[in-house]
Amino acid sequence: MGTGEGAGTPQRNTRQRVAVLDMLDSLNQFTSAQDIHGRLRDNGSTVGLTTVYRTLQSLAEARQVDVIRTDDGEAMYRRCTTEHHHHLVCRRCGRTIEVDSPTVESWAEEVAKRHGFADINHTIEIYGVCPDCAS
Amino acid sequence: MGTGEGAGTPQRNTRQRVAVLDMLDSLNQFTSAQDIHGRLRDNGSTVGLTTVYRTLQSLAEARQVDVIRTDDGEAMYRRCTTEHHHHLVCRRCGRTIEVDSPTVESWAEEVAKRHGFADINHTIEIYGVCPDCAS
DNA sequence: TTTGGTGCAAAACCTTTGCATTAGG
DNA sequence: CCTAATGCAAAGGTTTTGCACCAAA
Repeated sequence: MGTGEGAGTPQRNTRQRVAVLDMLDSLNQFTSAQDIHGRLRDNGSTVGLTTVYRTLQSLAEARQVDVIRTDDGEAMYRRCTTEHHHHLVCRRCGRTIEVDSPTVESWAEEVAKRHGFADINHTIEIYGVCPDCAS
Repeated sequence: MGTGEGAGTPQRNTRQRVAVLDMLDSLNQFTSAQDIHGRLRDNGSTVGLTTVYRTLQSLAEARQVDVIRTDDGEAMYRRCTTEHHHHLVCRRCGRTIEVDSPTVESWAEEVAKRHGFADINHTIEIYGVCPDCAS
């Protein structure tokens, strides 16, 4: 640890960075870089696709957004709380609920330790169809 | 259901299909299509990259291989048992151990149901550094 | 001013598709 | 034979990189 996250990355408050962050906040669900780029364009605040990618990347490194991959390999980003958690994602509309459970956390650690694995880390995603989409 | 999987897909026993399956069996860890293609070439049993992709795809549909995505979006395939399970993967060497726990299974279902989600499905991957790589 | 940020165009990737050819059953 | 499977080349998609320009601090 102590790799210098936080102080190690001076961020300039550019119009583009703010726009991407605002968009992430207003969306509150997993969204692709391309989609964010398109929405920004529609909103009139044009940001280069390259910049969207670079911004999301730096946010991911700073742990300010979560990243998951769709089945076809597209990266999806979503603003999140900094603490550790997992997701319950609607397969239809993309609505996302953050979930967590101490039980599962300790299970993961226990399994890894039992097999002698170190430096553990895990991802859990639950997919389903949310009430709104089911009706 | 009755979407016709199983009887719906006549498979011919081609040299290429057998080669890919054998390679998957001998590897027993998550491997990319490109990697499999390269290894086959080294082994002298040349199989077109396209064919490797198509074979892996059909195997995935038939649930005979598991598929996960690396952080950079590459698909990784691995032969697996047909029953439901999850993975403990070594971040360094790719060694994989199948794990599962009724506790976690029911936790996932319970969480989803509590939020009214239907048609549930989940993925869990635990990453770490295995004993061999740690030393 | 100084240096990181931006954005275009082009490259790099993995993956899929079109189509003529081959070979399994 | 008949039709699925193969493989090349080309296209498709997302993501990255090179480089000149711009604008925060």
